[in-house]
Amino acid sequence: MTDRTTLADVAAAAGVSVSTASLAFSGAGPISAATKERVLAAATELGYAGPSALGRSLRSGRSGIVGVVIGDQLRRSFRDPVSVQVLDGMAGSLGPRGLGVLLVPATGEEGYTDDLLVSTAPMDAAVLLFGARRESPIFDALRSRGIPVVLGEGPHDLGVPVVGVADRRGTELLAQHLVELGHRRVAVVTLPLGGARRCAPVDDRRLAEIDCPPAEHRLDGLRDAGLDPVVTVEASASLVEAGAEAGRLLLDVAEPPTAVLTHSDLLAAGVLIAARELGLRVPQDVSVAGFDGLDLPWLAPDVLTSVSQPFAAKGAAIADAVMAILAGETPKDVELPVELRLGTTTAPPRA
Amino acid sequence: MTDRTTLADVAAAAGVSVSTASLAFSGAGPISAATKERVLAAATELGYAGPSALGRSLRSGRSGIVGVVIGDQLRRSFRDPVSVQVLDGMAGSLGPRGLGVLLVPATGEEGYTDDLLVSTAPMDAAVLLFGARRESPIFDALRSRGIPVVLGEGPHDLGVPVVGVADRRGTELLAQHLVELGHRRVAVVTLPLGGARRCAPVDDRRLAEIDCPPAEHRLDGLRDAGLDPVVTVEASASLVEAGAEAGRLLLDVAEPPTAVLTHSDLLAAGVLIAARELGLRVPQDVSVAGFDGLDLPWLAPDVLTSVSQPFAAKGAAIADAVMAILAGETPKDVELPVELRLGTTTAPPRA
DNA sequence: GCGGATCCTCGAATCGATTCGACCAGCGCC
DNA sequence: GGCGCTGGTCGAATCGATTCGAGGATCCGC
Repeated sequence: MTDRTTLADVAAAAGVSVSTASLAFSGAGPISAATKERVLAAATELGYAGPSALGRSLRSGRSGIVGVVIGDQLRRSFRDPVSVQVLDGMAGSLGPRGLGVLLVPATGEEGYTDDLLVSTAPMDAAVLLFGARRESPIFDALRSRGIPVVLGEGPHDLGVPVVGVADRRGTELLAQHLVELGHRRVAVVTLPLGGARRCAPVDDRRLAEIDCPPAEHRLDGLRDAGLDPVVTVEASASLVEAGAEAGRLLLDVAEPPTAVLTHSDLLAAGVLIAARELGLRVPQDVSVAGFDGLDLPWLAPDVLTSVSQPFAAKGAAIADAVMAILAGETPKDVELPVELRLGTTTAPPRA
Repeated sequence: MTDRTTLADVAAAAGVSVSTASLAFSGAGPISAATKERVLAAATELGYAGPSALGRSLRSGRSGIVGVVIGDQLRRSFRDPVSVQVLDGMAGSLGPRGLGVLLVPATGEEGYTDDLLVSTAPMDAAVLLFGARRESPIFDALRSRGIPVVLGEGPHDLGVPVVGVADRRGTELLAQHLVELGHRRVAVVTLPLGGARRCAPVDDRRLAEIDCPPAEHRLDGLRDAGLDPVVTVEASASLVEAGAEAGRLLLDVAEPPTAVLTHSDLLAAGVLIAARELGLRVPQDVSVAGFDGLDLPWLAPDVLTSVSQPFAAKGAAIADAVMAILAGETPKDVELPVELRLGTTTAPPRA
């Protein structure tokens, strides 16, 4: 192909000035129908596919691109349907408004040297989906570039809008449900609490250094329901394997809990598997509950008792926040409602 | 914040010309260490975070962005770990080379009106991941914009590079394995074959109109192994639910096949579930095999017999093809090797 | 001490489009 | 018939950076 045809070519072909040709496409100005048609015809003739995004961007200072930064933990969470569905919701909501979602891989927190894309990719705004830690070089890099940031879950004290769900209330509902069923010895499996990843019981010191808002709020919710877990285990990731590992830790003991409340459906599925391995029946021997409301057909015929959060709506809310920021507003933090969804994995404790 | 500081500001502050300042950043020209340092110092002083991507793009004509078009079927396949992992591989491979991956949602084939992003988003190249149909308005739109395209799976006769895996050989290996075990009555569950989605037996007419290269090649592989399926069912999507639906169709009959060979692990998982529902033991009563080599921990203790394809490598190969195209070369089609992975879900037929 | 080579630095053009102000003609109104 | 308005076009500046050729200073060798 020769050089791309430009607006100037079209204008020349149509016998009008470049500015007039521009008007014909943008429609942002007075232009006679006849002229417009002539320009458009010339464009078709020349195979001109509309104004180049680049030129437009430069002029407007906007690239029409929203970056989603994928850090190490997020790359991991690419395996988590939750992030993927939220991402899908974002893309679906941003797309029709002319904004594209750019995947920006970033090195982990540790080995951070200099992420090419974080520091060079064109972005009007950036979204950190989950796993936004308080002190992140990524955050700094974005800040220094003057790129506004929106958080999908994260700390509320960073001065950037946060979109989250009613973690606390949701867990409270779940805990209440278990209490009403008669459970007293309840174990908890949490999301990674921040810092080094591990699968281990959580002690008070660890509790004090939590740097993962959702996990924190979900733990608070338990207390709201007056539930004091007999043991709390931190999972190394929100994955089935990690749940199974935590499950073994919890259930392979002399006096296992009568119910396990987990911070995600994937973790719950893992616990379910661990229980099965250990010959425990669910829910007769042990009840299991999750969080997220994922559709897990492979658990059939079981259906997880869980708290469902609106993925698509979350993506849309993040998109709204981004739009608001770009419009110069200062969007408020959003907390989306959740819903208790009873399944077949919870029942009254045995005897 | 005031106006973004520009290279001109930095140059002024450092007391040099804009061009010299540019040199200090790009390093593409002779510049004295002293000057360079002065410019960089001024930049730090002013909080200038490097040359704006926009200006650079305009000049170079490159945006540094690779679009991944997500059509209807692809949006669906966001639920499929295969696509997600390939996407992850792409992003990981493109990122360090300074290219970002832009998610470009597109309307389905049918209701195609005018996808804002497909026609306006800046892209140096576009990737259609799976589900590239022969006649797609998306394809045309891209072509008319002069954007080179790379296919992740797809027809080889479109004049664009295709990256795929050894579907045919892989299926042949799998079929051989089943034959060697003694299976003669083997059923097949295929990927959606193109056109309207349905869950139904496939007849010759349907076979003739397949518009889904991977499915086609995988069917060819069967024949290579001398295996003639007793019945072939087309799934409505590569999802567990769809597999279960197809599984019921196949297994809930008087004389069920002794083995079911599916076109994806998710489908195989669905068949497994259907078998379980029907009281059939796997692999004693029926063998089940998949394709993809997904890690499905929730199938534990079962491990699917499958053909594993290299997801990350596939993403990387697509990235390579994109780089090659951008370098002005004409990359060859790539066929990545696959590997037979024996699990616990296949065994000799009963009696 | 002077010519020539080297090394830096600078000015200006360029990429593709938007946009503001100027300009012109035609028209209505008094 | 003149004045003022307005709809439609056009010129030129602008966005932020890159790049090439020109020019100036320095330094070397003779």
